[in-house]
Amino acid sequence: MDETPAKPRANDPTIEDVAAAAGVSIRTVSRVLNKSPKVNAQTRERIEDAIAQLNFRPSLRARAFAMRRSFLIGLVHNDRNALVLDSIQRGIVTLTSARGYELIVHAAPLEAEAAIRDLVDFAERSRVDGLVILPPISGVPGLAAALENAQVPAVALSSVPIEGFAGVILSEERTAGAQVARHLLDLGHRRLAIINGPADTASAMERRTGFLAEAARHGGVSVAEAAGDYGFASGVSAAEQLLGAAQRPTGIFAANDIMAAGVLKVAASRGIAVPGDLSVVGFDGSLLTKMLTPALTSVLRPFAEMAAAAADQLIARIEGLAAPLPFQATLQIVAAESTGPAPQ
Amino acid sequence: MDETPAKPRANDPTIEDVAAAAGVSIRTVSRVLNKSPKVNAQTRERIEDAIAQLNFRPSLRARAFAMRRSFLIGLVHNDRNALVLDSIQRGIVTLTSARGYELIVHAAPLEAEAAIRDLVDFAERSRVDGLVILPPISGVPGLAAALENAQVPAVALSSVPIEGFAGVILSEERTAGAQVARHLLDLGHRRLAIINGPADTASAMERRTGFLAEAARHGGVSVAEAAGDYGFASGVSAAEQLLGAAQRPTGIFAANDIMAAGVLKVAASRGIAVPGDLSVVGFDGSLLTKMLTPALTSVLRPFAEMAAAAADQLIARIEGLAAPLPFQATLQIVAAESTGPAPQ
DNA sequence: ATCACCAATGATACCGGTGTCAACGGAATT
DNA sequence: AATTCCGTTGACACCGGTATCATTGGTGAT
Repeated sequence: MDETPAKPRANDPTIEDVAAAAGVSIRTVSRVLNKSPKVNAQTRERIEDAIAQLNFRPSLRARAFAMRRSFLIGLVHNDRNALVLDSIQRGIVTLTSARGYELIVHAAPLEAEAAIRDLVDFAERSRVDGLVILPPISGVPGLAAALENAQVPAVALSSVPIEGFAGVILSEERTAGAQVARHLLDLGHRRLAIINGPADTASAMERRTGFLAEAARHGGVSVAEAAGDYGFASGVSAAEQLLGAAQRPTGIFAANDIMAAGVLKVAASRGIAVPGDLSVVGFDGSLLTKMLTPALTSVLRPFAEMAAAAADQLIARIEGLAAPLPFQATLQIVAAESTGPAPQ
Repeated sequence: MDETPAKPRANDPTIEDVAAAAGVSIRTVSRVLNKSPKVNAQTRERIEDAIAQLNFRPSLRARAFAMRRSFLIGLVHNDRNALVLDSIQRGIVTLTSARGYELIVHAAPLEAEAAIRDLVDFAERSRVDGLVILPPISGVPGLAAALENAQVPAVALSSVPIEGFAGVILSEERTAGAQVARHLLDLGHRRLAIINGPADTASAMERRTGFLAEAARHGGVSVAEAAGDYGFASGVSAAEQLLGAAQRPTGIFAANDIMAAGVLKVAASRGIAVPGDLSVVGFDGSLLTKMLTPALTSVLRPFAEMAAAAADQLIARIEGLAAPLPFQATLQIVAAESTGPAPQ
């Protein structure tokens, strides 16, 4: 003995046991495991019987080692994704587990340089086969290049194409922003306001662009703007500012559900009825929407589907297969209780 | 060539390169990597230099293969954990990554038999070194035995000791339930109500026991009960039932924040002021509490710490080290805006 | 001086799969 | 009949670490 204590653990059957049981070589068993077509049907059947008999499962570790792949996919998120993390993970896992991959998660810092260092380190340390990266981290400038350099395949969720990322799952944020404006305009609102997301976040800016453009198409509409950072506190202070103004808006679009919750809170504290005096629209279609009072009108982002599409693209890339069709998520505004006709 | 296309990918330095550079054998390099004390200080230094020089990182795959361990820990959750998943994952990851493990996630079905099959399959397929299991799945009868049988070390988060689980991270749900009752009683409430969690969930029942016991200690207090399943809809219907009664309660304790949100919604729709006419207490201290209007008084469960403690225990078990001290989380009620003095 | 002993180190097997390439047998072609 | 070819299969190296055990040189005990 040198160091470290002994290891217990039962001995699982190996490919060799299966080969012996089926009377073939291990290489042929391996072919069956990998669904190679070059195996005689009867031989295959014999081997499959032996596998079932022995309850054999190929060692993922040995397989990973031999193939220089880990069969692990990394999901990079951050605390801004907390409310939708569950659905995203679900979306990815349904796909990855069907393809023989597992999902490993990693929370990354938001600051650009730290994020890049952290992600490269994570990828090298964990030896994932690829990464799915969520916004806003996906938008960090230089990240794509750094991962490319580290030879880590990555797919990003984003609203706009990202320089350097071959695989990006897009969503039509701009159109969605316009949809929100349309919704409020149709309800008769003429004094609108928007609480933006972080200025360096492309998707937030896309929403803004769409919203402002649609509002501008309509004469006699004013739009106030307030800054936000997707955090609840920033939603509250933006709402304080907007609702404290002399001519306060009757319709507010917050760039995410969390900030919209802040607006509801401020409205309540000031005795402003929602939707009687004020309509509020959020963004994300998170769990929050139906739990708030009133239930929040929001733009539903199909996170699970987007994440699944990202994983699909990623695995295709990893395995050198033809890439699936580029996925562009369609966003849909879902009207609930927080929006109504503009007050007289 | 047989099957599958060629693989590109740069060649990382291996332990052999390091050994050559430092003029030693690979075994000695391996000792340095594993922090074995039996290496001469100068030799160690030379090797460490070589490692830094070559920017060598040992292949996790090779290491995992050789040691018959994966250095992966599985987190088993389910959709009931959606709101707190982020903090739990964070808690685990901070600990696991410091110890050289990565976290892989898996959502399990809630139905008992399906959950057991699914978990055993997951553990064998992914070859994790151990599992951290969240409630309510951790309470599935027979799960501990099944995992034991499959030789998968597991640690569970739970409110009560679980038959068969050696490592359980406990939390004082009963005391917490009593704290909630105390809080409401101190505010002068005498007509109380509780919306329970699922009857088969031990922690929910513990909360109930503590709550009822504390209320009973006080003369002249009535407690109405309604069933819930931790879902938002069940919170709404339970609230409808409780608030529609002739003598409606002035203080409601919901067994989780989500159902409490349902109570707030029903109260609003009936014109019942919170906390003026009705006080509401939730449970979990999730993200939701501060986003609701009014902000929800809730019992804070330190999920991140509990999860970290679970991972700590698990790794100790995996590595055959002395188990860290059993962890019992203390729960703290955090008063916010949804509770106030009982109406006259 | 001899030997037992210990700290430090190295040679080599081993983990359980996949990749390469050669071999084999029967059918089709010449 | 000889040759080619293809479908099928197997022998063996290899992936990059760790485990076992032997070896070496120095030190203290006898």
